[in-house]
Amino acid sequence: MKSKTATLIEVAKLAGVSTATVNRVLKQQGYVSEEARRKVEAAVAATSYRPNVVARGLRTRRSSTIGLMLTAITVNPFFVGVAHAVEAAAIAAGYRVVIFNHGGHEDYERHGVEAFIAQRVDAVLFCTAASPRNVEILAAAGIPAIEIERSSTPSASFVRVDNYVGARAAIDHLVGLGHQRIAFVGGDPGLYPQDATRRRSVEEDRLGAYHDGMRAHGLTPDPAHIRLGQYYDLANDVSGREGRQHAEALMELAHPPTAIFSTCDILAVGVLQALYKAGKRVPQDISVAGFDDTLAAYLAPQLTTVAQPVAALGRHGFDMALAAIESREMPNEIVLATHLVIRQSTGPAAPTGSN
Amino acid sequence: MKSKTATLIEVAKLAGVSTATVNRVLKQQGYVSEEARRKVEAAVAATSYRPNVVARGLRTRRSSTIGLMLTAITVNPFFVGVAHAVEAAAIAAGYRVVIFNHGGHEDYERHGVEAFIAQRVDAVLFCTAASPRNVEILAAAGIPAIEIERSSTPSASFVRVDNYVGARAAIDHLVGLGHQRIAFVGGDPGLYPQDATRRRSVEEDRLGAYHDGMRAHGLTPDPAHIRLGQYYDLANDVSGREGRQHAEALMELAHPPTAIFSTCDILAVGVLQALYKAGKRVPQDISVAGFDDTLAAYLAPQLTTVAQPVAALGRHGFDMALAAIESREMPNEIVLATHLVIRQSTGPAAPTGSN
DNA sequence: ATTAAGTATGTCAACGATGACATATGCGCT
DNA sequence: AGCGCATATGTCATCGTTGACATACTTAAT
Repeated sequence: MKSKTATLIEVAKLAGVSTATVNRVLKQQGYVSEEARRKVEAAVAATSYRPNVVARGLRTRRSSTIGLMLTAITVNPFFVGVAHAVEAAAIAAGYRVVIFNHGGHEDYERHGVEAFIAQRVDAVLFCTAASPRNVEILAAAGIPAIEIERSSTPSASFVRVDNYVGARAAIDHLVGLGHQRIAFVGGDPGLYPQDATRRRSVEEDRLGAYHDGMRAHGLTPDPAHIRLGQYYDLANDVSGREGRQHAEALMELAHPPTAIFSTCDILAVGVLQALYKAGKRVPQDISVAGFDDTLAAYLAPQLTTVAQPVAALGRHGFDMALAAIESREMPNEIVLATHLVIRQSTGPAAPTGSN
Repeated sequence: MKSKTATLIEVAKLAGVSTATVNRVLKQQGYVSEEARRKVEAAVAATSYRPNVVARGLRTRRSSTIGLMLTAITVNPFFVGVAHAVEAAAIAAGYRVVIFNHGGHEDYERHGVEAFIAQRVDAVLFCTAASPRNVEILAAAGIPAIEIERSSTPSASFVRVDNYVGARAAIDHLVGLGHQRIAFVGGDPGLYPQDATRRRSVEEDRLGAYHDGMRAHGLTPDPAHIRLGQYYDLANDVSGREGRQHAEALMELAHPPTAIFSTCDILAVGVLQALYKAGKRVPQDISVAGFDDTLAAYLAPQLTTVAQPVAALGRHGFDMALAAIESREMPNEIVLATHLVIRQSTGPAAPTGSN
């Protein structure tokens, strides 16, 4: 049953030329007479020849394949957007993409890295943050690694967003609407220790922007309004539980916030759910802003959020991989701009004394 | 720089044996003395040898890779869930997964199929509905194709959910809550013409279940309550626009429904948004049920929905692919059960005359 | 007429793993 | 001693493509 595709040799035989000539026609390089070209093209069509990229990969030591290591594609649509962009860029460049989800387990990530090496992928993209050890292993095998969004390995190339400026825009927006008691719901910077000498973490930047933004407007954050958690649990699909808990706690305060900035849409989802359950109207009673622009447009009310340019993150990630493969010059780090998308979840602060 | 991984020959040389012996140790087949085994294992460890699956693939004509053709992974989380499950099953079986999104363009799907063939993938999984022509092309190349969720090619193996029973459960649930004016928001069966002689379409089944369910309870649907659209636009991320439009139209009726069943969570998202904007409380004023259980848990209120067993769909899809690769006996079609997940968006019908 | 450059085509050894086949040794049994 | 079988190991062609190299014929320039 397994009817195989024709090989170069068969095409050559049919065309009455050598495999070298067929190769020259296919690769459009070297000298080929018009007649030979016609005969080869006819033979290729007649046999519906398709190059065997496996054989080519063996010979050229280039698989034209990149590995895409994902944290957990089902947990956050952010990963999906990046994955899709990476794939689109790769396909356009004639590359294939092999995916692997490690679900937050380093040993499983290791397993994927081993598989990537066995497969001789030309480069590996991590979204997000690779384990430094695994980057080392890849390097030892001569395979470049690129990190997207988060970095834990200073030696790897890195594409990210300007988290500080992005978060700052959200704070400025809320302050501009008259909010003074603004809560911060995010991840704990301490949870993601990084090489502080070189790259700041996502959490540091977003929390820093909150503090700086408040101060810049002469506001002093209420310590009880700063809620740092573990973001979300990669192993379990918790569906906004963490955000719900934060929002519930905030609502029980004697002086609850009039606005909540959460550093990721998934957290904001939980916040909205808790507010809905508590009977609070958004944005009339309280404003909510997020970060990422992943689920934001799917919520009711649609969420004001800091949009990450997911497509650009993926594209630049792939571009960096390609540059590394071709040993071209390239920046060690690319920082992209975010933009604030104002939707329905933020509005003017209620007149003082409303609660 | 490109430091290459050791080859079998180098391992053999280091261990002082032939490549055949190394191969026997690695494959755990044939006769190998304890001493030889030890030497080989030491050499493998010393060189951190990793088999080159490209070379292996060339020799064995098995790439241990499957192609996963997706419609548009960013449009519906359903695809993400299936993709993840396929990937997990594949990894566990020692396979790799190459992904390709065609975005609803048949010619682009063709391009992906050609790439899959060039790469000599062992099988292709379509999620969802392959173009029959492309399945033919794969078949001509000796590559089995499996379809997940929707089928447009009777000759391909098929894994799906029991859409009829699933939709019926939702209707029964709403009727059980006292609803009599139940709207149906879904896709138009006419948009997805299928081989009616063999496989019913998703739309036919869900709409049929609605009609049958209503009739079974002695209810007659108001024709104005049946809204058939094009589901959603694959090319553009419309974020629930279609669902919003349907819900807005329903709210303007003289006799609006007290419950809305939408045949997909993405549509339900739009419905919830429109109701939120119109100031309707869910489920106090109106109940909403969806289908898929993709975004459902992330919404406020959390959505009652018919859950598709995404993980099982992916797993069975891969299992069928594996069976096809190994030419094992296998069913031509697998139908999985759904289950109704009751959350916050459905509640008792308001007392008659409430609107 | 000789040379050099340009045009056109063919040969063949890699790439690394696999496994059919050949070979060789030891053991038990007749 | 001779046979058969289990054990143990090595040789090498093969998978399909690539590209370095060799070959040969034209044409133009010297």
